[in-house]
Parts: sequence; structure tokens; C-alpha cells
Amino acid sequence: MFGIGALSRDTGCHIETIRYYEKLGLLPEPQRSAGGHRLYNKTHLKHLTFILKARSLGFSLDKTRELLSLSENSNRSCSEALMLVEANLKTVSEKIMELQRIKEALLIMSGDCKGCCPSAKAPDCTIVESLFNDKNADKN
Amino acid sequence: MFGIGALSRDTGCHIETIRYYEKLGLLPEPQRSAGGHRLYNKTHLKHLTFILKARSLGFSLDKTRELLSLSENSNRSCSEALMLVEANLKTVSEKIMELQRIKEALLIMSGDCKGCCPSAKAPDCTIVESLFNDKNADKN
DNA sequence: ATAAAATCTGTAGTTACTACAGGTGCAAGC
DNA sequence: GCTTGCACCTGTAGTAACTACAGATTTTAT
Repeated sequence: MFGIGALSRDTGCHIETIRYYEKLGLLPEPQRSAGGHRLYNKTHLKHLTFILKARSLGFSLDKTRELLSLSENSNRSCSEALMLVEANLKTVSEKIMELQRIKEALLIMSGDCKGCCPSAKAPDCTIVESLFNDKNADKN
Repeated sequence: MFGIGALSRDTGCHIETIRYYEKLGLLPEPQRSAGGHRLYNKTHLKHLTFILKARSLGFSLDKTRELLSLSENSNRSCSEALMLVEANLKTVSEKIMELQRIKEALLIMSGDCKGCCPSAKAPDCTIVESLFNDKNADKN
């Protein structure tokens, strides 16, 4: 049995975050000392590690909750886990593509500016000018 | 002179978002009709387009505010704009790398699972098991 | 016994919006 | 001139995933 400070140190997860996960029902409520302090065991440690790992793989807390429930429920199928992973893979791939598009555009802006910088005044900078140019702007 | 609905239609930006940008001071306060409705002109349209384009390039609203102020201030230098672009480029590149790390890991998980799925029960799925494995978990 | 450190609860702040609720303005048709 | 219906108004609360307090209490160490 150990306190929240030890759990925080062992996992690298902030104390506030641990309490937050408990409030959301991701982490089971631990025992309490006579004075009301939380007392954890190794199961909690495993549980929290699972959450942190899922989070580090880009799963939302909702999806993480789903994964946790799969890990505890023998009458659910492995294919549900696969579906969650593949949905996340799709989201992540899309984000990468969007960021790559952004990166390309920024590289062009930065390259163009090398020619006008630092002699130009800011309002005449090619960067600023290209932002007034409405081509390619996202329409939300 | 046109109303907020027309500005919204022309830019693809939600009415609520336009009001939100005004509240944040990103968009100058427009004139009002006798009854209090906002009345915009072409300058507002250009301004909002600038904001949307910056946003579509991954700039935060704070950085967008900076870019706007550069666009209006002749005694600021072009190099400030370049610095903003390059800082954003760095952020975007880092995000891409992080997402690629995640994508690799998810691909491995999904590949490993193909062998156990769909016969296994969820708690024994290689995906679930690998999440209990604390190697490589982010420590916040 | 007392001081210091750890922990407690609860609320508010962060980013960039979105979604109401409940009220008023405005323009068109009759 | 009146009514109807849509556009617009303000203000508040909700979203995700936390973080940062304030102010009180408990635990631990001397």
C-alpha cells in the first residue's frame, strides 16, 4: 500500500491527473486511510500504466476506457480491440497528412521570405502578403 | 455593408466564431445598425480571411494576432514574421515526428493482432497485453 | 508536541470553439 | 400598417484533457 505521491513518482503521472482519472472513472477508487488519504496497490499501478500507455499511443480517454473494459471482459472479442487500434491508426494517419500539407506550405513561405528578409518592413513581407491571399484557405 | 451572415457565407467561418474572434480582439469591432446588428465592409472580410488562412497553417490564435499586428505595423521587421513561421515549422515538424512514432507502434500492434484475432477473447488479445507492458510508455 | 510535508476537496483557468436559451431587429408580403 | 419568419443579439455552459491554485486536514519526522 502506498500513497498517491508514490504512484505519481512511479508512473510519472501528475497527482492531479491521477485524481482526475479517478473522477472520470478510468481508475478505480482506491482504499482510504483513516484520515481520507488514498491508498493504492499494484493493481492500481498496472491500471494506471495501461492508461498512460494508451494515451501515449494517441487514444482519447474515451477510447482508453473502452480498451480497459476490453481488458476486463472475457466475453468481448479481440476484434473489438483491433477495431479501436485501426480507427486510431486512421485518425493518426490523417493528422500526419494534414500536418505534412501545412509543413510544405510553411517551407514555401519561409523560402520565399529569405529573399525579402530582413530588409523589408513587416507589412510588405512575402509571408504577410501570402496570408492576405485567400487561395487555399480552409473554409472551416 | 453586409451582415454577419453574409460574412459567414463568404468565408465559410461560423457566425459564432466570428463573434468569438471579435471578443478576443482579433477582428476589429464593426459598425452597428440602429438595432445593434453588426455591419461589415471589405476590410473586415480581408482581415477575417487572413485569420482563417493563418489558422489553416497551424498558427495558434495568439500567433495569428502577432502576424496581424506585423501586417499593420510598418516599423516592425519582416524577420519577425519569418521567426513566427519558423517556430511554427518546428512545432509542426515535431508533431509529425511524434505522430509517426505513434503510427509505427499502432501498425505493429495491428499486425501482431492479426495472428490472434478474432479467435481470442479480448483480455488475451495481444493489443491489450501490450498495453499492460509498460515499456515505452510516456512518462507524461 | 510541533513543524513540515503530503494530501484532501473544490473551483477556475487553459485552447478554440460550439451550442444553446431567451430575447430583439429587420425585410417582405398582404 | 401589420404580421410573419428569419437573422441577429447577448450571455452562459459545454467540449478534451488536463493544470493550478486556495484553504483545510493528515501524516511523518524531529
